[in-house]
This record gives sequence, C-alpha cells and structure tokens, in this order.
Amino acid sequence: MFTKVLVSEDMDDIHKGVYTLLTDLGISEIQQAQYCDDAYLKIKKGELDAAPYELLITDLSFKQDHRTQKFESGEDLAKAIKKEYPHIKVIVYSVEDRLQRVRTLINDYHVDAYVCKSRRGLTELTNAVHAVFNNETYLSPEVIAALSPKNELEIDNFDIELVRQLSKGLSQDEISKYLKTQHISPNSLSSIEKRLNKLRVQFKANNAIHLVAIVKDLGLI
Amino acid sequence: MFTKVLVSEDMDDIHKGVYTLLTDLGISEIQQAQYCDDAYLKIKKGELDAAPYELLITDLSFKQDHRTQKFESGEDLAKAIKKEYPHIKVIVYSVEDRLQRVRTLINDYHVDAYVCKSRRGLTELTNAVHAVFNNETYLSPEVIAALSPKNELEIDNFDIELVRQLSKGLSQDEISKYLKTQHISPNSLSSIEKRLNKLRVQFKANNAIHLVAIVKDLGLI
DNA sequence: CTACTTTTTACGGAAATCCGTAATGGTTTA
DNA sequence: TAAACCATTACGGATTTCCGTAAAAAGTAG
Repeated sequence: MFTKVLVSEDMDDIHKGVYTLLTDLGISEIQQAQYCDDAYLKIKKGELDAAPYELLITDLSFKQDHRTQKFESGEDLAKAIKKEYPHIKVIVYSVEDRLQRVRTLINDYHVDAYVCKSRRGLTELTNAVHAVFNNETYLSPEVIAALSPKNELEIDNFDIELVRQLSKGLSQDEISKYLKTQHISPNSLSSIEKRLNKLRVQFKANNAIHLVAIVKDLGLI
Repeated sequence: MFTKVLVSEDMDDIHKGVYTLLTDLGISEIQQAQYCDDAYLKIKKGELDAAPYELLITDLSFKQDHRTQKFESGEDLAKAIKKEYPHIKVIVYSVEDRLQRVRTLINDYHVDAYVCKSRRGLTELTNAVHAVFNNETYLSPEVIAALSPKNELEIDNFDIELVRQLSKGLSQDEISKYLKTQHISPNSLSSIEKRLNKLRVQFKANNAIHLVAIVKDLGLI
C-alpha cells in the first residue's frame, strides 16, 4: 500500500473522514493541504527531498479567501502535478458529477481516479485507493458513463466557449471580433450564429438566453 | 448543553467530523439521518415517545437516489420541523452562501443558526451550538450581511420572476402575454422592458443573457 | 485532378432586443 | 383642489438576434 499521501481539501470535517479512512488502510504518513498552492509546494518539496508523495487526493472546488492562489482549483492542481510528476497517482474526490469535466480530467490530464462525494463516498474512495495502487483507473458509478465515448459528443470545446462568452455578456458580433483578435477560426458572425443555432436545437432551447441557462444548469460552463 | 441531537447529512465523511465535534461538546445521544424523510420521522417519533430531540443540524442539499422523498431538501425539512415543533432548535450547515436563501431560512422559517461549510466550518459550528443553546441566533461571518436589511434591496419577487421566465426561454413579449393571462400587473411589454433594464443596470449586465447568467450565479433563481 | 462532402462565410429579411422619449393614470403632499 | 410625484404604458428607431438560402473555401475519396 502507499506510504506517503497528500490530501488537498479545504473543509476540515471532510478531511477528517478521509484521514481516518487512510489510517485504516495502514498509511502512515498523511499530510493535508488546505490550499492548492500549498499542495503543489508540498509535493515539489517532497520530490526535492527525495521523499516523494506517492498519492494525491484532491477536491476540485476550494472556497476563495484573501490569499490569492496560483492554482485556483483542484483541476489546475491535478493538471500541473500529472504533467510534472506523472509517477504520482492522483485521485479527484469531489461532489461534481458532470461527465464533461470528468472526461477532461481522465483523458486530458490523466488523473487516475474520480470519486464522487456522496453517501458511499468514503467506501468508493477506499476502492479507488486500492485500484490506483494496482495501477488501475477508478470511476464512481455515477460518472462511469463519462468514458463510454458514444453519448452527447459532437459538442466540442469551441461550442462551450461560445456559450461562455455569451454568458459573459458579449454580443455575437463582439465574440466574432474577439475570436479574430485571437486568430481563432471559425470567427465570422455567420459561423457563430450557425454554431449557436446547432446548440439551441441540441439543447432544445428557445433562444440564446434559454441556451445559456440550460448549459449553466448542466454545469458545462 | 443539549443531550439529544439529530444530524441530517448524507455524506458520511462530513458526518464523521460533526459527530466528533458533538461528542467533544459532551453530547451523549447523537443520531444521524441520511435522508430528510428519515430525519423527519425520527423527530416525530422522538416527540411521540416523549424523548424529543433538542437540536437538529441539517444540510441543505442531498444527493438524489432511487428513494423518492417527501422532503427533497434540508430547506423543506427545516421549514416543516420549525412549524410543527418550534421548540426544537435548528442549525443549518451548508456550503450554500447565498444571502437570499439565508434570509428566507432565518426570517421566514425561523431556523436558529446558519453555518457555512468552509475551512473553519467545524469551529463555527461549535460556536453555533453554544449560541443556539443560549437561545441566540448564529450566522457565519460569510452570511452575516444577510440580516442587515440595507443592501441589494428594491429587487422584489416580481423582478426575480421576470428573470426566471427569461431563463426558461420565454421572450419578453411572451412574458407579457403570460402575465396577462395570470392577471398579474404590470404586464405590458414596455413595463417588462423597463424592469429588466433596471435590473441590467443594477447587476451591471450588458444584455439579457448576461443578466440571466449573473442572477443564476448569485443563486437568486 | 475531379467529383463529392463538409465547413465556413456572406447576405437579406423577419423578429426581438435595446433605449430614449412621452403620454396616461393613480397616489401623495401642500 | 392643485401640484408634484411615481409607476405603468405607448411609441419609434437603432441594434441585435433569428433563420433561411447560397456562395466560397477546405477537406475527402476515387
């Protein structure tokens, strides 16, 4: 079993539960970080001191406070860690259950497990730790569908980005101009209209307002 | 101090933290309910058996599963309990920090405390238990502003309702027609435009889409 | 290279929004 | 009662979105 584990989680009560779980698994060295930046620094220090962490368990969302952070979310943290230290296992433990997000974490950032905080969260987390220790990936049942590559595809990041810009108050014309400055293609007003129209159909939205509301409810933006 | 307490919370790890806290406070009888309905029934049974709970600590959001519930949220539960058994103290313990919601819970449902789950959540929860035991109300610093009746007023339910209809995909014209069928006044297209314009200014929104996005983020709809 | 498909872009008209101005009607105040 | 005030409604024009059609550009297969 792992011997040195870092838990990145800002709620002290949740951490308490995770801590006892890890202790029960026989893990001796368990560190906590309440901020993503702290987690990053601890891991970095571990590597430099030749006493590396073997596993990182991290939440996704952290409450903001006065301290400005380099890493605002567990997503950023997981991405950075997996890029710099791919040998360190990463388990994401979050209430979030949006498939889109899980997909990104697994496929693009290559995290090793995704566990949903829920009634059976701690049990699943135990399973995840075991699986990851055996070099397997683990997904909570709620999000297992994320990796079956059939459903709700053909919505790409560009589409999502369009809706995000809309939700920030830009007009379609402004989005077009913005994309041109960024040299992102397609960028014509017409194309933007067409993509948004496709999304409206797909999400059964009456208009752009409705579309933004739906996509926000789905947690895609 | 209280002797018999019920904790309504569906995440087992969070409950673990709360449990140890209550134990440290010297509370002997601590029950947990993972569903709002269970919590309600336990409290009811306690009253019937002349062994009533003195305090209920409840979360707001519960994960859905196969069991259909009479009470879908901690809000419903708190409301019902305070209505039927006003002598039972109620502390809401949630990540939610929307002032509007806190205001409703305190002013309309008369819960005794509202504690935000956060880094210092357990510490604050301890304070809340003490305060409530002394017949005081307690609010986390994050939401203390909820009861200061000065800010962000002059936004009434009608305004919110307009934005809600917008987010459901209705055009301003359709909203006007809808209000007429409901004999709700004002209902002219012009009035609706004017109200929405006022809201756009107030929330610094560029357009209706932006407004809906902002109001959704604030949790007002 | 050619034929075919898909994507991007362009254009035009109808509908909806945005925004200022102004008339109407009801209530308050002097 | 008259004046002042405020909310509601009406209206007109500029801008934006919506939606269909179609041309240009890019990608694919034979």
